[in-house]
Amino acid sequence: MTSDLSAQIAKAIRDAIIEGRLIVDERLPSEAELADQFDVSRSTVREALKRLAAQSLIRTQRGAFGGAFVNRLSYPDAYAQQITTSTLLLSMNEVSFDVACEARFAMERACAPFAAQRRQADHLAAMRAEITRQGAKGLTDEAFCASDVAFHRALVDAAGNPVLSYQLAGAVEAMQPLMNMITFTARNRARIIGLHTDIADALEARDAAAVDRALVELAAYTETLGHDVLAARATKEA
Amino acid sequence: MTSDLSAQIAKAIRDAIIEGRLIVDERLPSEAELADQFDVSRSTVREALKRLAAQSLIRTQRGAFGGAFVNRLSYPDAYAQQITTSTLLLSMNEVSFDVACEARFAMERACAPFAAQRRQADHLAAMRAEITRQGAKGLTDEAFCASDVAFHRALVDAAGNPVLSYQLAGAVEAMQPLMNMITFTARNRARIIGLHTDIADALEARDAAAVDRALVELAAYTETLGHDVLAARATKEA
DNA sequence: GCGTTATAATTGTCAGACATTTAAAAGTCT
DNA sequence: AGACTTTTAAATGTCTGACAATTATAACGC
Repeated sequence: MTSDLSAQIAKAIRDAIIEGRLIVDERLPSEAELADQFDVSRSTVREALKRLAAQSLIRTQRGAFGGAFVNRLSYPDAYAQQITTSTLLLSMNEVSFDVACEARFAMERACAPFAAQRRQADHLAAMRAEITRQGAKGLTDEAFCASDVAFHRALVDAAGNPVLSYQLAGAVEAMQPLMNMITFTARNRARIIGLHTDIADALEARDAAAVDRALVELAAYTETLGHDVLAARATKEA
Repeated sequence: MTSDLSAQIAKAIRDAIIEGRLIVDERLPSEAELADQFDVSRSTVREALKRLAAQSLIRTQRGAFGGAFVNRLSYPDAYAQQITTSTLLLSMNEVSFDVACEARFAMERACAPFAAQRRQADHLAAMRAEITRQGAKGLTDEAFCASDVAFHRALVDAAGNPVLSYQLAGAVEAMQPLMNMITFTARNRARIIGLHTDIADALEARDAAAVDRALVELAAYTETLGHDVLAARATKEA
């Protein structure tokens, strides 16, 4: 139980923030004062503060009347952390393509009804733009994947729920390294672009059921592509 | 541009981990060696390492042949980070009850079909146990909420997709502070317990459609409860 | 009144020391 | 030879004290 002092101090401050005893933009005591309060050296306090900074819980300003301030966790900050965590989780834990795929499309389907209801012109425009890009000649597989992510991102954002967008950001972006393993032939791409077009059309028509159908098809097709890659790899090894 | 040295060094090592140049369980150079390599003091290196430790990217061991090792990001670690981030995001950004509620139930509904298909006896047992607890006399509102979270957690885990569980953990647990604002009368509780029972029954019967219906009702009911709290608060202030 | 210059507070960095932990190596006894 | 104990060395954890860099405020001069 006797963990490092810097970890203990970080936990104490973190708890204070989470429980609201320290509110947003409030200034923490200076490093010297904290060192006094916790009866440790300034280095130890600093290590604790760096831990909190790594979680975007505080920000620091130098100079007179500077110090450490409780940070308002912005959506972009939260997105970034979510993506890093999800990416590492998938890359380090031998998560199967199927499991990741299932999770991703399940959540995306959950967004679809809201997207059909609330989509704005700019969401549709973004999706159409990505569809066009996906059809460009000489596009690398990686660029195709990146555009795919952007397309789905627009779909999720169209749901108009920032909390959903935040949660989905991790799932969709974390899939990218797995998707990058796939080689997209011209035929593959045509099929995917077709389904993307179906989705965009259905959203434009505010037809939630049609969006769902297209997403289910896309999920199934993506899974077969993933299986083909794995199968090809297996025969190659054998 | 010129951020802190410790932040730069942390980023350099973090990138190496994400890009796979440092693999799981690989040992980093000692603090002294890193200090030499980056041409900074040991304190600066330590602050960088603490940043990475805060993100569970590395773990440290003391003693001879100890040091910093690239950490396999485990599901529990990822859960914990996800929950902290989600909780802070909700508490610091005036996310409306509606938006959070919508996101949570949308994702939970996404899990339901898989849960109906794959639920095991222990999932059902856990859910029944929580239902029983929720009916206990003298239960505080907080304890009721905690049990509610446990119930939904079991539902999500029943889907048998660890990635979904990980994503949902944040959404469900982060809602708890918001739910804690609600005062649950005996009548409220009876209604919720009834819906929970419907869900458990439907899962036992592997009836995905029935699960979905119950979840939709629960979502609607939860939203009205939230609105009542806000309305009561508004009239009190006026 | 306005621009300029101290000033003081605070974080960022460094150097060196010592404490603590820990696994491996060396030594000792049976 | 094998099991137990002691030593040793490498590493992190912590402390102290110093100085550099930064910056809002206060003091000053015009």
